[in-house]
Amino acid sequence: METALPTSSSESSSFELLEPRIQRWVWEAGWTELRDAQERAIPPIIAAKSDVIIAASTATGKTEAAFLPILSRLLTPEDEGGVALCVSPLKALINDQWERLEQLCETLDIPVVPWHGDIAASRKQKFVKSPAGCVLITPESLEAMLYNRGSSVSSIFAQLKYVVVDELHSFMGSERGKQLQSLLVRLEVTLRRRVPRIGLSATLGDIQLAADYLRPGEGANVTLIESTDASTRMKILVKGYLDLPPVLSEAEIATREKSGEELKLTDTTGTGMLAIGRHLYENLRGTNNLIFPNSRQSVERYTAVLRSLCEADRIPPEFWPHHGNLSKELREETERALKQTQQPASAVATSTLELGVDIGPVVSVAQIGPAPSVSSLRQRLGRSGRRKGSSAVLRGYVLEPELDLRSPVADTLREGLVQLIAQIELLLQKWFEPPRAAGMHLSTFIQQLLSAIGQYGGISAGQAYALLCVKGPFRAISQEDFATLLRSLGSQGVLLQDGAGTLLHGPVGEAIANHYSFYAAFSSPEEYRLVSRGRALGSLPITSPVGVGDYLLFGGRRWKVEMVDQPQKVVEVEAARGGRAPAFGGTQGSVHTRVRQEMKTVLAGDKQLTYLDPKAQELLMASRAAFRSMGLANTTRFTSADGLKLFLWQGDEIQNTLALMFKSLGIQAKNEGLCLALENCDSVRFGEAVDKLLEVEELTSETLLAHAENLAIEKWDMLVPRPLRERNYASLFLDLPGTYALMRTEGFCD
DNA sequence: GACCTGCTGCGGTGTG
Repeated sequence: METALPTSSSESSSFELLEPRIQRWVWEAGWTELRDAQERAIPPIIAAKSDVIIAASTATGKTEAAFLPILSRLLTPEDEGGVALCVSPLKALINDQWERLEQLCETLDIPVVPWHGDIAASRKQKFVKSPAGCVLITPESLEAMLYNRGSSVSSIFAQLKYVVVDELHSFMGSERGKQLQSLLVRLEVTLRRRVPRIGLSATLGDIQLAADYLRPGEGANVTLIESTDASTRMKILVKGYLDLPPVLSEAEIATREKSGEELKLTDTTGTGMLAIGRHLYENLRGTNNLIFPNSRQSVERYTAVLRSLCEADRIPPEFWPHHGNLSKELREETERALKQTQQPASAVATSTLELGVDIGPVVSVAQIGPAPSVSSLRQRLGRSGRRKGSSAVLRGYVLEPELDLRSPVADTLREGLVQLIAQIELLLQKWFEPPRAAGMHLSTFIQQLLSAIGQYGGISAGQAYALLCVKGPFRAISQEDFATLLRSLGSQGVLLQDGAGTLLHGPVGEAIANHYSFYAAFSSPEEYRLVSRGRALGSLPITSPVGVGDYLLFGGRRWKVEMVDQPQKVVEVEAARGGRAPAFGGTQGSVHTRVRQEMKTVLAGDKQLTYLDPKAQELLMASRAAFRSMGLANTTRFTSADGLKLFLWQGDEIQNTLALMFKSLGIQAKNEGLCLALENCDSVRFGEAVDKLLEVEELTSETLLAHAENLAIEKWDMLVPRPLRERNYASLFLDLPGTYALMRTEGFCD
């Protein structure tokens, strides 16, 4: 006989798996049920037999989905005194996470320890003396731990039960991500056992890619828990503007500035940009919003425009800047303004506000110009409409150049507008770019080799290869490559080999590894500190020169440079009235093939896009007409005054590769994004070139890049010997197989 | 004309 009576109001079997004290916590927190992701994550995590990925959007209780079962295990008698290590990409996230976990753990007698550069050494020492509970750490601090405490790591983590990777997606595809994979392997090798890995992530386009990242080579065995978003409704508006010049002419501005006049912002700012500023001001003021122009310089410009509109209306500033060169204090000022509820506040920000730092609810998101990628647009839009019943609101703004007879084709085809439309269309189709997983990251390999030598006090070449390239993530490095690298690093003084064949730091390696900057896998540019009356405002890249008397826009305010201390790299400023936003530099991002294909679809089609305003509509109509008159629906080639333009609608990796291939045949080729520009070339020569390229088909990255300079991109690339440096570069920016496949497709030469 | 992240150990001096 079966009884139908439930024994508790909870019908959850997962709930029953939790340790009684955790169950009590759930009750006392007033939860009436477990969320979907929590329900599904508890059994495999409690079992601790496999790795697990939990992919769900923000605010769906991912942290609890992982930590309720983890803490349950740490409370059971056989695992008492156990340790869980949680790796997180940001110090700010560790601090947030620590507060949440403390609430959970304070009654359970499980310590929670934040571990990053701002945490006092005494607190770290305390954990090392009696290791137990949860440690929240950055990859850099974990690196420092392995390097400096090599001999005691196995005892510190003797009771390690779980490794959690928070914001897994933010690590994938980067040198920092490669470093983390290597650290996790080095930890397991030190402990001589496997530790279950739990990955937490925002929803992923291809969750299997994340599984392969979390446990390389064994991704198929990872338990995948994907909680699909309850589809939020979206409201979208895209507005088009012409990029018209400022009220004052350039010459006028120059002469007036020379005479020392402080010019009004509205006189020196383009009138198209001012119109966007005014629309933002009129529609966003009074509520909380996020505005994303695409560069730090534009953040400063738009903040200045929006604040001057506030000033003109005599209302307190409602618009606050946020980017990576602002001091911690100024950024926190913006975060506080967003979080408090007395005054409305909107942030003008770069991708610093894309990740999960807590900023409270936001009504809408404004994107100025095309986003860097669909995935970042998605991340940004996910920041609005979180409240129940509300929609996510996206306002897109596009500033298009005025056309004349000499306008480049990219302007005629309205590249910016069409790219933003393509991104929105793909967003609606729920597609976004996967992370690029093919990078060799030899720079990070050098760091890991030096770190492993420090950790063990020396290591044999065979052990190093097994650790980093067989068990570890540097599997693209063959034994032959490895030998080449070792020889080269030896000849540069980075490595030494003693009589017994043990690898040790050479003098150069010693200097690299014994500086605190060693622990980060990525490099950072040299910068000036920007100071006003002893207060840190932020930093300026050394490539953005300033002189005494210059006016600056920075941190949403206007400044005059009073003093530049070259040796100390300090710039002193005083509040002023005029100002220009400094350039911060940087390199161009790369566009995915799927986005370019969608751009072609948008141009070739005649679909009415209801989210365009009349001006954007008009700009799109004109660009479609230009597309047709150029015959681009049927051909990839267009002959212009300055040569042949190839419209292939491919991503930048393929277009960069093709440009290099044509160059190898003496044709001046340049990837212009929307098209590939071939100088000194006509259709006949183009056809011959493609035939020739297909005939040879032996072009390697080494030959293509043989004469290229500037192949050192990542931190230690300058130590990578030449033939490998070319392959390393190609793994990040080129696609040879993809390019050959494209050239072989039928009609490529038509 | 892109964006972002992070960082130890030790020796010196001062204080209770």
